[in-house]
Amino acid sequence: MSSVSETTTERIPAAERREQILAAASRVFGERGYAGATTDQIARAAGISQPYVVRMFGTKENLFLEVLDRAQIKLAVAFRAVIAEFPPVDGVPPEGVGARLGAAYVDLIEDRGILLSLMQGFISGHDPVIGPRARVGFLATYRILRDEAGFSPEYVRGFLADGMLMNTLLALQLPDAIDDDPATREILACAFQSKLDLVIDVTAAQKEDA
Amino acid sequence: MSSVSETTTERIPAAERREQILAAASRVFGERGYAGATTDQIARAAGISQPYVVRMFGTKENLFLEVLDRAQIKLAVAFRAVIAEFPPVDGVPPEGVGARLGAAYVDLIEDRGILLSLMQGFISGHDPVIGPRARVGFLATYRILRDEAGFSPEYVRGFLADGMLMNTLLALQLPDAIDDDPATREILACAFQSKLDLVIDVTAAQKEDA
DNA sequence: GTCTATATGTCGATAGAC
DNA sequence: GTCTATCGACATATAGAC
Repeated sequence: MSSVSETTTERIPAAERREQILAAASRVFGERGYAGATTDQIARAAGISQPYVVRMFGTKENLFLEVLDRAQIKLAVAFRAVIAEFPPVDGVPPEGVGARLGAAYVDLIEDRGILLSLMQGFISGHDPVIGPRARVGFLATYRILRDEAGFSPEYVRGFLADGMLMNTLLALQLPDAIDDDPATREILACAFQSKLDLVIDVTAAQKEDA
Repeated sequence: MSSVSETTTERIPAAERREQILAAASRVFGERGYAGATTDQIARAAGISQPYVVRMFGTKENLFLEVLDRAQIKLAVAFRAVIAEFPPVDGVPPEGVGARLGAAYVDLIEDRGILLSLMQGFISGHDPVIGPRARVGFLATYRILRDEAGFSPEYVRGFLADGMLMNTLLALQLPDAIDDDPATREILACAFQSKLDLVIDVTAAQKEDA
């Protein structure tokens, strides 16, 4: 709170501005996709001018790559926090770790920006620069579950499959349409179980500020 | 083979041209996404001029909606063909139907256009016109598995989860990168099992004509 | 049924002032 | 550290000829 009211734009450190832009970009890229998002939309969401976004990150592609990196890093950090708390014993994960990792994942993808940035990566396999990064990130997640948590390939496969279904249900915004069709509640309850109420609330909240 | 060589563009019936455009659009939308694809790229892929694509479908959005519809319809047709062959007995699906439905799904999403059009729909939940269509298509699939095939909600959930993982692995083009990292083969073998060789071949073939 | 030409708008990126 | 102004490159859609 330095001055009572600014008539001109506030000057803040570059590092902090960077974070604001990345946060805004995560949301905008998530909603509109890489190609569909414009640097101007991101700039507005961050409260600055469009050329400044470009100036900071060089190109739109660079900005997206940083957003994708951040999302992948947050995922790795969240999983490792759970694993550190419940490390494998003689190479075998203790009972209940899978459920805790699943819960951590749901908490993470409630941030729609993270969820959709990750999914944008998945569908960009063909892209010569985004594709390789997305593959590396996915494999890193696999390795964490397999080598650090100690799960078998079969268990990891099931875990990832569940995650991908949850991704899809949230990306589709099905929790928003839960009253349109009884089947919606049925599949959501089955996929999210005790987290059902949470995802309904969060999805509704996200709809409001959109 | 009506004439030896055309100097001008061939005139073919509108209905047939429509199909050509839809097939081309499926591929292009799949690779570049809805926003990233241009009507000109689609036109070139179909061997006609850009304005003719627009003339036929009115807008790019309409064209995408038809592509998405077609993909969803092909999925429903494929599943119903399997169910007709092995209908539920006393409301319970016979042994092995799940595996056959899974195989039918893999066969379907080997068409990368179909796979990625469906996935483009999933990540377009926020879009006021594409979103609702994508949700309806997803729920239609759920209902076919639940009501027509006779599976329990829990089984359908697992089936859909497996499908979403396969979607992701194929969209990421991981079969292409199978030699880059031992973990890649491990997760692919686990997810696709006996279909592994097939998806490796198909992905490689698709890479060539891209 | 299909094309060429083009209007109209938008976007990413650069230049340069403050 | 941040803006305004603007260029040049597309992209969608329309008009109208053949």
